Amino acid sequence: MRRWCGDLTLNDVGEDVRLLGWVHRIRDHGGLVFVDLRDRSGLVQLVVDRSSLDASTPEVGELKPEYVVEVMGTVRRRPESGVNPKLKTGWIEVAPRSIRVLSRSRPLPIPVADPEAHPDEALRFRYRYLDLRRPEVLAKLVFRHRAAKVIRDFFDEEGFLEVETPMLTRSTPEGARDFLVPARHSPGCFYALPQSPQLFKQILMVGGIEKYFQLARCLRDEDVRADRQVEHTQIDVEMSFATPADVQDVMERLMCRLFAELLDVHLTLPFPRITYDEAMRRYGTDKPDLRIGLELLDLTPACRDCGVRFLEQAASAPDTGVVGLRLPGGAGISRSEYDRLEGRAKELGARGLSWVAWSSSGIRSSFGRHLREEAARTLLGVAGAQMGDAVLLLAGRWPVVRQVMGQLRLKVAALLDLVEEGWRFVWVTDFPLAEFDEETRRYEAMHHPFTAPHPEDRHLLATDVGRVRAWAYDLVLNGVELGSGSVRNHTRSQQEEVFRALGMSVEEQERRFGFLLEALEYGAPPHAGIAIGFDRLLMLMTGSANMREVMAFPKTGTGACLLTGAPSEVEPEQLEELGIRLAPRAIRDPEAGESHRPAPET
RNA sequence: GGAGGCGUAGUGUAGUCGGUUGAACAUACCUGCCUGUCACGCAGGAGAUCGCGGGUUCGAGUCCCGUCGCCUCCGCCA
Repeated sequence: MRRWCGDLTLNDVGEDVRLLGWVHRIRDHGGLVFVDLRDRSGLVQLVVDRSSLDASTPEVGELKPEYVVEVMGTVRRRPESGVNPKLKTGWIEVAPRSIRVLSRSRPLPIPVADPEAHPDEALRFRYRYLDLRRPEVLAKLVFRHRAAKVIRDFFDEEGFLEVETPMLTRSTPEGARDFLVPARHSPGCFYALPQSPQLFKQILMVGGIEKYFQLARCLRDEDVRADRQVEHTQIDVEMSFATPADVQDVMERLMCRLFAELLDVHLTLPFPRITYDEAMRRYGTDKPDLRIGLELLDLTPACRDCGVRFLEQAASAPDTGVVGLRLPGGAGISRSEYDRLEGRAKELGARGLSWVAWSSSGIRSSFGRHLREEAARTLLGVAGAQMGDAVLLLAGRWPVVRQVMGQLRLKVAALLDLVEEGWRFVWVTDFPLAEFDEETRRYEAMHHPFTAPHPEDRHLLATDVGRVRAWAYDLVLNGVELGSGSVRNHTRSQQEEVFRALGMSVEEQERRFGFLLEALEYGAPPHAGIAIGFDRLLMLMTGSANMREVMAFPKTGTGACLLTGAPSEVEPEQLEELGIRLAPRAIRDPEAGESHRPAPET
């Protein structure tokens, strides 16, 4: 019977055990050799007395790191002086009777046994199987598994059905770019990989499933970020006859359960709610980080007669203003730090960044003499600043200055160490249904076009879609958008109304979503749902700086898999079969570099 | 599509206002020694076309141009 290395304890002393695992580290003292043996459960120390090892077993000196071995031996108590309290199994050791090598290993391209090592991420991708052996990497996959188990148990207990939806589906050109898959039986036609199972889960509601969930793979051909991958997993949920409060209640209890079981953290329910408008006004973002106490200030009235021309101008024009942010202890911020903040502000679309600081040596500011002393005092007073504080100011068009200051709020909070510990969930509600896209010069759905309008605003759909609130809600944790959901249009007429308000012609509606509109004519129940980014949630729960850390096989910023070399060119015969000919610009120059393909064996 | 950072033995880094350095250090690797180590220790050894291509120069890891890869950010992400 095989035993796990990491599970052996003093209770096993005297037991004869069979261990299977990898050679983690070897400490060869000549006559006595210590070998740390590792399996999924952890480490145990083998002690080999060269003089007493069975003659039929290979010389222990043959062992190298990452060899796979079978060990038969006896568990024994370590001598008092040999106890290692840093190790879970530090009170015992195994005296092998035999060690059999099951598999050898070449010298390692990246270290496995060094917890301090931080090999280049490209190498970690390429040798992911070695990277996965590192206990800290494995621990995140174990965490992920346990989270998935809690989620499935929870939804099962709540009466939900897990239903799988297709990976080969229909392209819906708005929203994210689709990954396309050529269809052999229909030359010139393509499937799309799902950006989300949105339409299928609504169809499931029409199909009478009533309560659906899925750990759904979603694929979007967009550029990656630290918290975004081309492939990700969503906790996808849809409920018939449900109000937003019903959906929120279920998700709150799920979060509660996950945090309790995995982190022993006990969340307070219900989570606070904030409207989109209020979030934008107070935090300059639709995903406020409530761990930060600072809020944006409207300094427009205080700037009307301050002596600084551009502030006065911004304060008097109709759609511009001055937004401020008090920085507790900000008087100590260096000029170069302000320059960095201003650089960030400009990158985000602001014209510049101003500041007023009040220290024991007086008031100084980025305005020099232009800002009258009295006006400076007024500004500091309105902002509620104390001596030692500073105030940031941004002047310009309203939505822009709020959003930029919202980003600066995050920057300075990190800089001044003003981010409190904890898990601050918040529901953001009453999003606009549509927003004006400057590029296409028309309104587009902010969430997706199946979202129902807020019942109080439905009458505005035809006349003023920009003012219609969506019946939608986002779940935000510590400033990260975990997911969003909404009540859906469940009648054909209401869905058509929304499509029309978004400028979609009847022909287009019919062509792209005819099957949905038709389904809504056959007794579609009212329904609402939500989708939570599973990887993002795990990233936060495990304190990972990057989503790749919680995925077994993540992709690079260009969507490449460095392990397998995907994407790759294909055989001409494959293209021929699909009726596809490459455009000249798509034909790779063999000289141009084989960059992300694994190099041949040397 | 744009901005920035990084790329030097297997790995992680130093060297980067051009030259007296023979490209250094740690670790891993190889050889030897060692019976209580646990990031074992000690002694010795081998290992680098300084990402790739071009250019400037008497001379380039170092400067310039291009290119590839990874990371972060902007755009993008219904």
